[in-house]
Amino acid sequence: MSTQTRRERERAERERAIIAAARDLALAEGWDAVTTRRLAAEIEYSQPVLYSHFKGKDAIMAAVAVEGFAELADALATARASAASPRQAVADVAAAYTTFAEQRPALYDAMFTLAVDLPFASQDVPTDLARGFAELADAVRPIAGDDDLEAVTETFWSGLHGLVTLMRSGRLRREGHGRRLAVLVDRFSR
Amino acid sequence: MSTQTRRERERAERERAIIAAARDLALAEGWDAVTTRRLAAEIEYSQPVLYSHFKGKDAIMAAVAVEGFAELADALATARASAASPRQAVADVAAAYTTFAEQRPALYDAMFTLAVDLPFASQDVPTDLARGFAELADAVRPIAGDDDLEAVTETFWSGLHGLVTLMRSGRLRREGHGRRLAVLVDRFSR
DNA sequence: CAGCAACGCTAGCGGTGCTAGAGTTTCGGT
DNA sequence: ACCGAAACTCTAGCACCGCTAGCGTTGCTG
Repeated sequence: MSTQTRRERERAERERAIIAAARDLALAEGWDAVTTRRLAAEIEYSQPVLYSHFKGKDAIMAAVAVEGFAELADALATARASAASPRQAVADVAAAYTTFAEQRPALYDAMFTLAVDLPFASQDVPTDLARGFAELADAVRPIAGDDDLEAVTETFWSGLHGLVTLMRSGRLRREGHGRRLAVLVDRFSR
Repeated sequence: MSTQTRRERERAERERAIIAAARDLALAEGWDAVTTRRLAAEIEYSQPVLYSHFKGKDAIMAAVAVEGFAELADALATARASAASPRQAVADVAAAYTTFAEQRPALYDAMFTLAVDLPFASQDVPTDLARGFAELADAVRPIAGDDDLEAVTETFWSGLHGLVTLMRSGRLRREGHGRRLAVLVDRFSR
């Protein structure tokens, strides 16, 4: 029993190492730099080992994204909790969202622009993803008015996502971000 | 002189054929299916010929995107021109934008999510891209109020872009699109 | 201690974007 | 009319990608 548990533990540690290596490499050099060969070298094992843990590279990216959902949900919860007023909560949550995307671009990509397949149909992803969405919805609720809360939240989220992705890809100049964010919050708050 | 002009003409036609083949292939099977080998086979030349016309695959995608900018600008102009009122113009332009993205996903990807490098620093792209943006700005102007028009337009554009990309990647259910679009337009119009 | 099962390795497959160098065709000057 | 040069397109190949078959070793179990 002890040897088996040890091997299971070692295996779990190695899986964590893979995810950590993928995350670090992506944050440092972008997802293009994350190849199975570099990942294998990083954890000091051969390539096929990766495939005994994950179905493929997409699954590894999905695992990294899962961590990101938890972090984003935490960031949004913190922002909402420390806001002085409901109106301020919307602005703070919005700012926290774009800041998260700006500071962890590779993580944001894995969560929302790449890795389309696996994570959304999985089991534990909806938990943290739904938590983040719920934070957004709670912030939006006071300003939803007569509109359907889910629709307003999704639309507000889309606005944030659009701001983030268009700025990150160079379509929007970075210097106007604050003003655009203020416009978005204001238009949804009035 | 005549032979030289003939060769130049043939060369121009071949360049158009490359762009058309890339566009058709991308629309039919997505950009992943667009490889330099398939492209070369499609135009019935060898691979290296592509590189005598374009710097690389990205440049080919950028050329396809350029065509897209013109089409999008036309679609927005048509929608705005046929609108009964300024308020209706915003809604119609927004609908035209998301419809364009929905019906030509590969084209939209080339324009706004892939091919980050080349097109925006180029010469003729800003023309059609600016034209599309101007259509958006003209539609938004009556509802800009005291806010800076450019900031409002960029933010409204971000909302549309976010709706489109999140829906296309499966993050937003397709059935709620109409309601979300109405929310966006309404929040910006009031 | 023998047999077996689990494990991680080397080697390789088919694919990618891209390029060097050879071979062919066409042009321009004598 | 011919021949050297320039322009052009091809074949072949490079380095890389994600992924996998099959072998060899290791360590557990009866």
